[in-house]
Amino acid sequence: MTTSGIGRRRAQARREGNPTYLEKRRQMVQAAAVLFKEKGFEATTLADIGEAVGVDRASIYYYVESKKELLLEAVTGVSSLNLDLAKSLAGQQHLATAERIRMFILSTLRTYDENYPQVYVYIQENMAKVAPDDEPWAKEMARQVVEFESLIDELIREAIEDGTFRPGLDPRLTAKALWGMLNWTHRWHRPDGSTTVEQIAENFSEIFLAGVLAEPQES
Amino acid sequence: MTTSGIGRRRAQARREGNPTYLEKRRQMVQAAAVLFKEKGFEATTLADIGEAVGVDRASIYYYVESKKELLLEAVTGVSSLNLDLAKSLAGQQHLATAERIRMFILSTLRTYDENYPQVYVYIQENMAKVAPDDEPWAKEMARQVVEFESLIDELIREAIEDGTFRPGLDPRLTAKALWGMLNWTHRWHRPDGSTTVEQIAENFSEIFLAGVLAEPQES
DNA sequence: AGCCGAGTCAACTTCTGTGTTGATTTTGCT
DNA sequence: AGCAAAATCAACACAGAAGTTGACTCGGCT
Repeated sequence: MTTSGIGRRRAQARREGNPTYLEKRRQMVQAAAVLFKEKGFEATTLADIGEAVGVDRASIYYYVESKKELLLEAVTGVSSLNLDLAKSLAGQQHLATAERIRMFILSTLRTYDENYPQVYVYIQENMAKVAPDDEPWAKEMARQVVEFESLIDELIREAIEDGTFRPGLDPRLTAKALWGMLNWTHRWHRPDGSTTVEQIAENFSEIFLAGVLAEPQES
Repeated sequence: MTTSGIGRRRAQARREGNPTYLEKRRQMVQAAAVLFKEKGFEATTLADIGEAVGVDRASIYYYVESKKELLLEAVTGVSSLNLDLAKSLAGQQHLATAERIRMFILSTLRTYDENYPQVYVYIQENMAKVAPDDEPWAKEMARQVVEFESLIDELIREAIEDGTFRPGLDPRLTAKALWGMLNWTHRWHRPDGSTTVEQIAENFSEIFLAGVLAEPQES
């Protein structure tokens, strides 16, 4: 909304797209993401972010328009990552369902790991809370989440219908169970920790698949 | 810290313990809990709470000392609920492990349901984030969480060692998987919804137990 | 040396939310 | 009705954080 001053200069810098400018901007978004993950969005101040990246709080506005933009920038693309995953999975009709689930678990966790801490910020901050619903990007995100969840539901529903999974399972609850296992990792998993995503994926797949398959499978 | 004014009157009212006073106070804590659950602690203002309960923001201070007290009041006892559950379970050595797990899942979800939304506030707000660690209640809570988690770990470890569960499972990850399924309910479960906790518990038990037991069990 | 422009920052303004005060209203009791 | 205690609220003080401004620095270029 500003017609002069920092807003103008920011707009110009962004237009030019100077690499060092973009790099510094990226750094800020990254630092912000780390702090958002640690302290939460509301509790993180621009002063914190400035300090983390070693510039005055005011300089941040040369790179971004607002605190919210930092959050958006950090989580943008995150939900589409998930969605793309699910979509590509839905395409692999030739694979056995069990194999598809296994792949889904592994690649989801890989995505979480590789996009740390942004993904976890996304999970942690209920994005619906931050945005007043009506903003376009908020709608888009909500849409993606819905689409994503229905893809997973669908996958599980199919598995039950075609006899791969035991009958009697509630597809929705089964999806929630899996989703809970995966998303709860945001509370304890650190990429630099001693447990690798591959180990986690292996264990979770073991448990979940043995838990839902029609006939028992030995590891 | 205030030596006169509202603080004094609050202290006195609390000392007397008039039932209507306590009731109104309880209402405020409840309303606050609902809002904390919906919007998050930081994002909720005292004005919101006042409005929800139909009094001026300032009146709240006749009942509580601070916003934080509302949070504490809401979640106090929550972690000990969990802990008691786990402890009583640890005592039931005569029950088969599978049965104990099933009971654990059901009673945990019942606890969550009956203490809605407080429990979910507790889960959602990483309590460690809200408190600066050094406050005594924060320490106590942290201690309880640690104790609780180690009890569950222990239960699962035993089950693997005594052959009830499949070998090869990582006890820690198995516990996290279960914990994730249960705690993630905070994102989608509402006590007044169409799904009952009994249904959820039944499905989750099915999945988890079939997933970990040494020999397959048919429902 | 002097200029130019990208980037920085001290010093605001503005806003929002917490907590306080003392007067005022409401309630319950005689 | 009249009074005292209980409860409420308008108004204010204060703090902290977002966002803005315009002057300044500093490296590269002529």
